[in-house]
Amino acid sequence: MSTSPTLKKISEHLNISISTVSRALKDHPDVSTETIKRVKELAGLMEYEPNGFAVNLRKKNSDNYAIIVPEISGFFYHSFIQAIEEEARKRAFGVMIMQTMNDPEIEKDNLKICRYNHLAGVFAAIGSKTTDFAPFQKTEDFGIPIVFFDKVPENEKATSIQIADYEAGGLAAEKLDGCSKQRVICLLGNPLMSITRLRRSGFEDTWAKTGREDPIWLHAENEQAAYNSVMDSCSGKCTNLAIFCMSDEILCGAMRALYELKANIPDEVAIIAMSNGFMPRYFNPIVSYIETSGYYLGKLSFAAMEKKKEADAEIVAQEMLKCTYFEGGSMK
Amino acid sequence: MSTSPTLKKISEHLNISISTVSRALKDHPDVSTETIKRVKELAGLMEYEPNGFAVNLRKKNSDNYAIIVPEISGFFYHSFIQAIEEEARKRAFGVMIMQTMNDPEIEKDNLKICRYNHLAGVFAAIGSKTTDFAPFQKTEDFGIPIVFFDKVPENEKATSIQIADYEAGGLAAEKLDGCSKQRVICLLGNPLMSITRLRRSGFEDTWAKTGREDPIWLHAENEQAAYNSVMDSCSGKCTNLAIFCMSDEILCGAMRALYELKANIPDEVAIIAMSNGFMPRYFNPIVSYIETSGYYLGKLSFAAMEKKKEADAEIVAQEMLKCTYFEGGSMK
DNA sequence: CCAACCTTCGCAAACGTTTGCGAAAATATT
DNA sequence: AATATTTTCGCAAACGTTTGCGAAGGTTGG
Repeated sequence: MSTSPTLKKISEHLNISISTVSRALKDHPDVSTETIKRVKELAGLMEYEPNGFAVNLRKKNSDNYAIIVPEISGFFYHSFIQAIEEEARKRAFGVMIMQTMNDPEIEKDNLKICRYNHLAGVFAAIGSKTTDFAPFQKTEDFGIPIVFFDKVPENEKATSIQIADYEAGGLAAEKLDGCSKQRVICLLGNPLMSITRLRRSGFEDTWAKTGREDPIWLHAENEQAAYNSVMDSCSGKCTNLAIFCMSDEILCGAMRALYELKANIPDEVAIIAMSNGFMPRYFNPIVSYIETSGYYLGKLSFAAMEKKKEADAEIVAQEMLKCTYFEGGSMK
Repeated sequence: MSTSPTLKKISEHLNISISTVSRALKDHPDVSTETIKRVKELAGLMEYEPNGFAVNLRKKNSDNYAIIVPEISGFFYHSFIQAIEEEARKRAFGVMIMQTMNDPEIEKDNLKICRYNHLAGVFAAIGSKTTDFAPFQKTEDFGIPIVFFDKVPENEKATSIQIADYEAGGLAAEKLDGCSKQRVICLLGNPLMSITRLRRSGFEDTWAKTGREDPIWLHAENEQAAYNSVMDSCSGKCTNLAIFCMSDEILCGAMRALYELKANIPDEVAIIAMSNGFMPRYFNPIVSYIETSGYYLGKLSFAAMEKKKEADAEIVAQEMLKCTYFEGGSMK
């Protein structure tokens, strides 16, 4: 059933060859305008649509990109996905989303699916437990360009687009120094990830210039851990305190704790985050944040992908995306 | 470059035919265990991976599903996507995500991409402006099964999985009646959507039994509109009031307004929402909600999809997903 | 009028896989 | 030892498309 029209069927109806039909549909100069008209007419009537499998098999690549992220439900990736999806749609490309749950095995499987489908390219944010980059390398060797974003491999020559994490950390330090609170807590993510280390060292270097006492460094793997951290370290004295949360996830955990502790924001507790700006608006007061736009990161990544594809030479671009500060009502 | 190994290359190395290689790799009984061993060994060595295009062209269908939603950044769809993605991964299927931005044209284009790639099936939540279902019908005629979820077409015979909206509306009315506030505002979405009408009529029918005065009905297309609605209708008297928000989006707008109005929740203003439970936790106090689990909806939808695929007869299943109430701290 | 050209089209191979069918070789049955 | 059966494999077609090449037929120029 569902015997969809093919070039062959059109050609039989018109008593011409398959090749002519194929060419007519793409306005090839070798076929007469008269024939083109007839072919297109019938094709329209029959609602002909090309078979992607056959086209791709012939051309050896498909019109779909993949985005591989640790978790789709993370706070950051929507806007990134949205940006890619927008650009892809303009070019009639599809987008496959895959999540790895930070499991290197799943990551590997997903890359295999990418190869199986000869995707046009892969945008990848690596998982926190990924140490072996062979599957990525294999995929690139296979002919599928990869653009790493956000969570990018270190010490690897690869095209990567990321937030200017070091500078963003410095910006956070600057803003925290400018606020009136004495005690400062920095709540970071997994210390093994480059994103964490960069933000931290950016913060440290700027903070050092203030000559002030070192902040308290805490690490939290996820939202719940952030919640626990804040509950532990703030339960006694929830005053004269400033907290820096390096991600939305951590911010959310921290805010839940602060709500529960009935902290007085911003009079007694100041809070600043790094975020794409979605969550901060839903806290009261709105949390001030350093914007890390996933959307813009997506646009940049897409551009890098296209550049990489057209220059089939192995270009390795590493771009950094500057951040800006948004003043909510949580800093004083 | 990237001349990946094929059945042909393996066959040449081993001086056997392509067909034998193909069969050996799938343990076909027609080929001797000895040959199987040799083939598999070499295939492993050469890191052979089948070419999806060729396989699919032959089998006339691919191993990828599509999910089409109005907006990926909506509050509800993550968990749905996650559920589908999980199930798909177990079967080594890929998932394509597409958003329509509520634009019927984009919806149409996306369905075309689905056909082009002969996807294994489509999960679709229709846009609010969609009136013509021909593109969907065309896709199903093409041989691609469609399971509608959440936002499903009315008066259409189609497989659809949705929240038991009518009952959920009734549950909201029940809870609101049980709280102490006098004035009641119901903040709904687009009145043209079935989801809105069902939730409303469920609410109305239950509310009628209480004999209480009718609530105030307001409609908001998006978060900002919800914010405006609440600002308008509550700015004067923010007391003795209960608000029902039929979605996360609306809840978020309403809460921003209530924060700004410094409403006293739950003492003076009670609030209840319908949500998958993600956002309510980030408000203070935690908002009580009727759970509409996208995750579970996804699992159900996937099951429906598989059932539909194996029974190639045209089965039309319409399932309803019951909702439960979660007590936060916003009702009193 | 013959050569040179252009226009218009078809043949056939190729992309990589799957599979029905038949053939050869090996084994079993009488 | 001849026949019947099984095991093991290859041939070839098919999926639908694209494209190099060549072949008609028509037109132009000398």
